[in-house]
Amino acid sequence: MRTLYAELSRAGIRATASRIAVLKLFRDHPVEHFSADQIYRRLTHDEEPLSLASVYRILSQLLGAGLITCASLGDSRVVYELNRGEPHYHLVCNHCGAIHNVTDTTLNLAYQSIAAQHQFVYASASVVVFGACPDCQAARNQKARSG
Amino acid sequence: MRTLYAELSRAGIRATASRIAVLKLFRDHPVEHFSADQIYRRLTHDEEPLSLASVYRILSQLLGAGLITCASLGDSRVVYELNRGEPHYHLVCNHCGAIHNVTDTTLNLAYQSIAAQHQFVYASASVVVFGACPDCQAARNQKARSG
DNA sequence: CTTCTTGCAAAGGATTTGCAGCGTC
DNA sequence: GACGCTGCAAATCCTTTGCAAGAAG
Repeated sequence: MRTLYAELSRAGIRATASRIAVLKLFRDHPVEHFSADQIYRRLTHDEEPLSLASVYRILSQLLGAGLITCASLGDSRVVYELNRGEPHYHLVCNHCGAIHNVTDTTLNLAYQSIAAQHQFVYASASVVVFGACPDCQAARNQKARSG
Repeated sequence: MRTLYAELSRAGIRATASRIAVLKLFRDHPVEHFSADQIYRRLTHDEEPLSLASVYRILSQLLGAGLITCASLGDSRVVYELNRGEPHYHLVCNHCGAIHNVTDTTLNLAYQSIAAQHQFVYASASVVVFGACPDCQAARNQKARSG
């Protein structure tokens, strides 16, 4: 875990046990999405004694340092994930809430063009696609057959 | 305002003064976006005595009836607007928060294709493009010149 | 008249903050 | 040793809800 320590220092964030634990969680699950509360419960359950308030403070610092990113998925659902440097979209299941990452750079030009058409200077885009995931489709079909 | 009355009845919503006032606000500003609080302040300031709780209840009913739509713009900013039947995206200024509607149906196919690639059944997509609006660009340039 | 709406005030969940004490540099 | 970090509890913000009184059909 020297890496995490160094990474935090490099980012100008004082390396503490709590911060290393949070960053480690993200590094151990590079493509997963966590809410603040999930992080809190997971770390306290595992080993790390830390408060929810600290989780929020730490997330805000990691965000500021660009080590993680966050996404609002509607319904006041905010999730954080490791910043792997590739912009992506989120595909969210309307039924179970599962979140998939979609890496697709082909549309970025479209967003910049949309911004340009309105004389905006493009900064970023947040894209969330909602639908029914394979598992929930299967479950629905099951129900339809039995019901 | 007979129209509003009829429209509510047709939607199965009992026509009350508060509900007509809220729907009228949307009809009078067909391309504007309002937060629940903005609606509340606007109507109470104007004439209509209604509570914030009622605004939320009314918005939820108009949403259910499909008369309006809502959008989450990140930062827990939720806005409502008249449902004009054309799906669109939002272009948001990072500095002043201004919201523009962008009508572009060319991307919908792309989102459906993205969903299909992950075996999802497409339902909807939420697209928010962030940037700097013309006014804020001008303001920044002003500052840069003078500062 | 019956049923649905409203206002109020209180509850709710998510996030933030002030402050005293402890860890990191 | 100074400064920044943490936990705790309280404060916020936005939204929802229970209940008694008031309007709509």
